[in-house]
Amino acid sequence: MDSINIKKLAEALNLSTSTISRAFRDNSDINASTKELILSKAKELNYQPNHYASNLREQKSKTIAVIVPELANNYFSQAIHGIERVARENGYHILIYVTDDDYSKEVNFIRHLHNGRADGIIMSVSGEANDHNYLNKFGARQLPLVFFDRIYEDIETPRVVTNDYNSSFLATEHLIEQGSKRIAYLVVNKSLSIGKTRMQGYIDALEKYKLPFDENLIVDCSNSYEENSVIIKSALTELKPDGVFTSVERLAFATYYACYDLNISIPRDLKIISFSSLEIAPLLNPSLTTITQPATEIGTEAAKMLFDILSSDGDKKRPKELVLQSKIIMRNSTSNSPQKP
Amino acid sequence: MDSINIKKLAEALNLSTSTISRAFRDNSDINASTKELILSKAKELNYQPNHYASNLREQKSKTIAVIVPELANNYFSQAIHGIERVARENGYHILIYVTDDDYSKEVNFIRHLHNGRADGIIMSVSGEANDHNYLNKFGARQLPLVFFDRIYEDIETPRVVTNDYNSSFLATEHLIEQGSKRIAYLVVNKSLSIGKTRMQGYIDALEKYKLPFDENLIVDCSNSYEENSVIIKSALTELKPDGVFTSVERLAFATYYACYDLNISIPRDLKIISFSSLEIAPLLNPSLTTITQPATEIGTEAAKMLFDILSSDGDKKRPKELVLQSKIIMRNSTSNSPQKP
DNA sequence: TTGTAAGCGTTATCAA
DNA sequence: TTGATAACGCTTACAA
Repeated sequence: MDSINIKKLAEALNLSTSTISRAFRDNSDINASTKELILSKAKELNYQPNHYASNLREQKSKTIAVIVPELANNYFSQAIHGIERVARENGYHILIYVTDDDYSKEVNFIRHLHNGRADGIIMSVSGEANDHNYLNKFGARQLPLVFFDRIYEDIETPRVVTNDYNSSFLATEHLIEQGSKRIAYLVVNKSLSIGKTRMQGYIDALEKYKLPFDENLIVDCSNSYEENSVIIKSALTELKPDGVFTSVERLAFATYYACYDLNISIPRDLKIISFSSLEIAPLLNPSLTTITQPATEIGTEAAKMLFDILSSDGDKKRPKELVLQSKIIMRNSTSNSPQKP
Repeated sequence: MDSINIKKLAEALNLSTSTISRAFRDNSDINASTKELILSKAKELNYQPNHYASNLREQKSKTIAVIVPELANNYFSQAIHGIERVARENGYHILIYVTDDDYSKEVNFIRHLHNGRADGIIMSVSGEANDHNYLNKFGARQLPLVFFDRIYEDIETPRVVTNDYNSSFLATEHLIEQGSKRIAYLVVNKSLSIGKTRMQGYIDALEKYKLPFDENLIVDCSNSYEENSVIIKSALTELKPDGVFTSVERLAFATYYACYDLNISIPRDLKIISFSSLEIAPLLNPSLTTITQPATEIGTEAAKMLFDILSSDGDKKRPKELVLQSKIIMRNSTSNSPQKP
């Protein structure tokens, strides 16, 4: 291997390796002109301090890991974008891991990350009703962890969430005000905290308006597009809801497709509202009423929270919770007098 | 730091560090029962070989870097998803870098990555008419690089692209066949190879049908949503095109919004076709005719190509080019007799 | 202000 | 089959 390293650079300049090293660090004492000389020569030879050697020596990686259930979801790509920006501003890099909503992958990622590869983790969990106590089992090597959006409630760690209960309540209320009486709630994972919280808002809103709660109207969907198509179509034909509230955007899309196929008119026969960060919700046919989460901001705040912990030397590691507000944006999919755009 | 390392594990088991190390590597000779003993104790103590120490020793990082212009684009999130899967199958991790179409960030990322942090790079370039010779300037430390989709033609490196010229030609032809006579071409970066290739298909199709080429109908857009809104509205009102071909999906969305505002009816007054990997193109109002690139597959293939290079020990580093086929999917935005869904 | 040298946690070589 | 040891490239006391 004929690549450049600190020794060769030192030889080329007739200096010691420590002096070279100092030129690349901000704190150390070094003659300004020597530093300049070194940096220019370094640039010429394309020298960069080896990341792994530095990290081994310093015992930190300047890297954070981001674990998300999926990538093909506007919410997560926006959140990652926010995280990436904050990370870069702090001189950190980000590793991305996608669990595809598979719990075992999540466990593996987390376990693996405890080998020093990352200084901290930002995660939206993949859930299922599994044992997530594994997160507590890393003893002294415990990595700072920040949850965002999808969390495990029994794990005490800082988190950034949105006011899901309230949003769900308002969303359901909105459907009721628009005249819906049989409102189906479509969810991917009932047992996941986010599913439960959102569902409770739905249930309480029904109660407020004295609408009967029908267990069957809670439709548990899957992660497969094809399966969902079948599930939703049969729900629409058999249960005959006049309103649908979906907990993730892809279920709203699936419902649109199902309605197209079944010749159900939105919003006349069926009103739809969904959690979604889709920027082109106004362009759908009909435009989709959404509960829009501040996705980028959630990412930004989660990253800031992690950097807070990292810079406090593990001192005040008290769990913090930040709750951001989602917005309901009413559009034609829940309107009684839809406007042409 | 009281964290576990190979030495402590060795002490705990009354073995040498070399034996421990061997238990974690596949090649070395080691007694099966010793190995088992070590691995179980390791699990108990949550020991994992330190990634940075291994990498320093082995001179490789088992990490690849992915550089993309943006994340809030279905094409790139799908491509990354493909890359991530292949990487994981190969035991590699991925670092994500977003340039926001900023050339200087791209240069910085690449320069930085030459510190051993990654074993290879997969990149879709951010372009602009800049000097990209910097990519050749890393001498012995040159990292394997694979381009996908947006490339620099003058850099000789393996690449995965789609048949953009042909797709553009067919897209333009399709608009013409549907009756468009004044077709605007909306592009973000004329000078980028992908912009040029796609534009040439447009120009040649016009020629085939003896339609006049009007320079003004090439509309150079920006990366700002607000700016584009202004640019597109003035283009629509002043140039009065009856067809629009957009080179990236967000320009199609911007055109939809502009048409809504200006009361231009799609497809009656204006037909639209766009490059896009949007899975819900059929749900738009009207459903959007797209040239759909096999995004996930492009990512998968780019990753495979990189791993080919990595496993061949830099031997046969001859530039390869893989061309995948996009599909034109006709929908209502270019139809003369739009169907209700 | 600069140089010397030890050590970060691992793995490969060699010897036992 | 296992153990001792040097080396990977860097940073930081400490010495000069």
